[in-house]
Amino acid sequence: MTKAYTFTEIEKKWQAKWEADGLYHSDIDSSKPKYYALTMLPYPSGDLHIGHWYAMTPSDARARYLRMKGYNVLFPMGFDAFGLPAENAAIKSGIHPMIRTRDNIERMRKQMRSMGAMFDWRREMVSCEPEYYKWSEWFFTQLYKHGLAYRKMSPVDFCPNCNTTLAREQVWGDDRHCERCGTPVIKKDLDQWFFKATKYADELLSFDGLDWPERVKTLQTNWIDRSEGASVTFHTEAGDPVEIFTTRPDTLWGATFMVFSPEHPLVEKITTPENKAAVAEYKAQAARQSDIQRGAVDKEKTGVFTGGYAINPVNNARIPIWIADYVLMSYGTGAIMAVPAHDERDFAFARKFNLTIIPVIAPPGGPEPDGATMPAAFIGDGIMINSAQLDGIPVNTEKGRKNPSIARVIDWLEEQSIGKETVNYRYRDWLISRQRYWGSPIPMINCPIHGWNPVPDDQLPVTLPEDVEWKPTGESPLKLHPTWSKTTCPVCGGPATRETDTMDTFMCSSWYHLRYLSSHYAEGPFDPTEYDYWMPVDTYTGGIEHATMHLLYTRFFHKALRDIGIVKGNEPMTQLRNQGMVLGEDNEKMSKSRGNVIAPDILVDKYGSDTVRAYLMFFARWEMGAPWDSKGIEGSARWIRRTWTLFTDDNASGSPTPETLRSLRRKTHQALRRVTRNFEQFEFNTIISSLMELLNEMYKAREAGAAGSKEWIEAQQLYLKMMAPVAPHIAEELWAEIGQKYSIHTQSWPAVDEEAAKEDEVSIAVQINGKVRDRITVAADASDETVQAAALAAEGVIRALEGKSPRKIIVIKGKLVSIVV
RNA sequence: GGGGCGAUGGCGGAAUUGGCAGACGCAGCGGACUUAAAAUCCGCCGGUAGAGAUACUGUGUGGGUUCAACCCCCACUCGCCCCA
Repeated sequence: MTKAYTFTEIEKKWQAKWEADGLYHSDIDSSKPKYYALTMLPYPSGDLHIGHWYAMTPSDARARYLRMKGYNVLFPMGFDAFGLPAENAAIKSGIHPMIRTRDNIERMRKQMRSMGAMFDWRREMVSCEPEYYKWSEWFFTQLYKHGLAYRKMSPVDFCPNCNTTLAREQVWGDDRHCERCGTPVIKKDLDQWFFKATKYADELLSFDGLDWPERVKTLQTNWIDRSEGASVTFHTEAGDPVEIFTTRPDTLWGATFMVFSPEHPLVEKITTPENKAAVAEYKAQAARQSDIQRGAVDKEKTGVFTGGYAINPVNNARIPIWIADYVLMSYGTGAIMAVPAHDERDFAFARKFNLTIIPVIAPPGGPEPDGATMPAAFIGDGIMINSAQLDGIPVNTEKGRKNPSIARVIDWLEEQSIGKETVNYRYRDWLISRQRYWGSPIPMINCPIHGWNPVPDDQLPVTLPEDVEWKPTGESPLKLHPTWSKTTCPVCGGPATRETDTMDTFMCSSWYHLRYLSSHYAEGPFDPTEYDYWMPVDTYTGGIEHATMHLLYTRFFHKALRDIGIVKGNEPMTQLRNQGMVLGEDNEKMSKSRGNVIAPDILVDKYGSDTVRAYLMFFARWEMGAPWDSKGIEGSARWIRRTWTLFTDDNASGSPTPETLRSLRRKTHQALRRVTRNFEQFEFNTIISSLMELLNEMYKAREAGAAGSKEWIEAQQLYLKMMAPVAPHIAEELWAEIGQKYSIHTQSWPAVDEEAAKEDEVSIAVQINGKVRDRITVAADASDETVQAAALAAEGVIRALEGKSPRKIIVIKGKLVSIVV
């Protein structure tokens, strides 16, 4: 009789035993090769989402596989616990975010335990706990001491109604309104802390030695956006220098006007009295738009004349200065030279406002374009014209010095001391300051005499005060706290004030992989012995949405720490893989408002964790994701149940033929070969397919009387070992059921017996002119001559040849014979 | 506009990367068991024609390379993502 498959009981039993035995503890063991498998940590929203399961359980299965392979595997888990949602909830409820966050974490820990993952919970880190953020603060002071953190005035989004700055993600909609009150936000200049990420721009463009998806590398490369060109100094009529960056210095003679960003510091000075009102109005309107909206090429061009003029340094031409929102203060220098004849946006602007257009490149052999009549900017190969002594130099579409005209002009600019060769990046320094409570305090002290100084190491961490008041306006409780910011200057001991801004939460996630190494270590952020053994992260898994944020921040951070001397190696994570997304059954992104959310807890109750894990690995290509199918999971449930039945049902006995046993063994080792490869290559869906196939074969073999044979016993053992990483609980239960010693999870991964996996005979298709006309069965090791002879003797081939003689015969071993007539 | 990724049955997806397209599963259809249903088991399941063996056709579209193309090359259409 079949025993009932009581999955809830079985899963709880093994989870408790594994926990009690410390089965998944990872400790340094120099006798084994190490493997640091890391999956992105969740934000403690209080409820584990199916997306978390989708990200974590295949990563867990692979970590388990690697463990069986003989690696000493570290697979930790923690919580990225600072951030806006908790603070906003606190403002609404009045409950302190620490209380709520700890509750949420406790709940999510329980949910995660139901996954049966091999997380080593002793190594858990929680970013909002002082024992963690002490080191976030310490890192900040280290960066500051090494010149990699600095303070600068910078424009930020500001809500005039709530009277506070907003994080980028708090600004919603095309009209850029405040998330909470709906008021349109404005830009405001504030003193902010930055990390010098741009120092590493070039190094971050190199992915040498990294096994990362091309997609992520491309996203990061585009984000950094390196461009080669020249910086050139223009002057206003009043003599103020204005530096501009251009990728096309060879068009300098065609600069017929300048455009400043509305935020450019010289705008006030150059604006003539009669233009004051228009300029002020335009500035206010531009401040409300996002940089992306402002920069769009196809957008209708707007702008106003300031009344001021500049002198073009190459030909002393007097050119008007405009302001327009398509010039961004955050890119380059916030001012551009406009060459309407050879730049689309400048051309559109010049036509709209009737500005002079002077062509300085002519198409090869063709007529010189006429500035008054040309229909569009000319962008292409040609020769320089209207450029004084540089006329006639060939121009092509190459960038930087590869273009002869650009190379020549850069040399000339440097000779004349007008400009110099420059590389510009779109990548900006990392703005760390957040005017928020629920984040790691920035450990800096401002003294009226000694300015800014870091909090001394022995006074870290600067902890968040607990007695705070939640203002509905969202103003930082740190700023409003009566005493918290009052302190003494570390230099002179006189009265001083603390920085009341906190750090961007991406700071916490830039180094959490280091804290896992020794999450309660008190002498430093991590134990160097653990670092030397475990780092770098061998495989990092998570969503693609972090490509230009977290994944770039953490690379920068690692390089900064390397230069400070805290870590070794150039990169934190050697291999990266991204999973896709589980969509709702309606093929839309899951969300509460759409009502299409799939709750993993309910699935675990209904099917058990093993089935949920198996289905998540099976139902889509992992890197793609797919819509959820509540019928589809029945298939995985059936597979798990059929496995249970086969292993617990009274075994039928009989007298199997040698071929049945030979075939069972072959199928078993073929499955093992495939499953092994699939684990290596993150092909989780086909792991399950192969196991389903093998199970079907085992059912047939049992029918044919194979049960009880040594081939059968081997098949059972290998099947369970292959299943163990996917469905750890049932595999453990059945391992005991077939009389094997606890635990299946400490077994080593079996080796493929290639001899057993070999086919004796193969079926080969015979094609004539590309069409299959017959198939022949030959010995797997048959010579090409034998195969060819058999093919030509096949009935279907003789019929199709109709006596014609083959012109060419191609034999592909074990696959097919192709006959051409 | 630039860049990236993708398109295979009703659906999710296989195809050892140039060698028999559609493995495995879902859904569907037919059957067994059952008083009945569920569960379970067996069979069929890209399209067209045929009772059937079979034939032709078929991997978004059009072309190319090759004995052979889902796979490589060129052009295009659509979808998603990133940057403008």
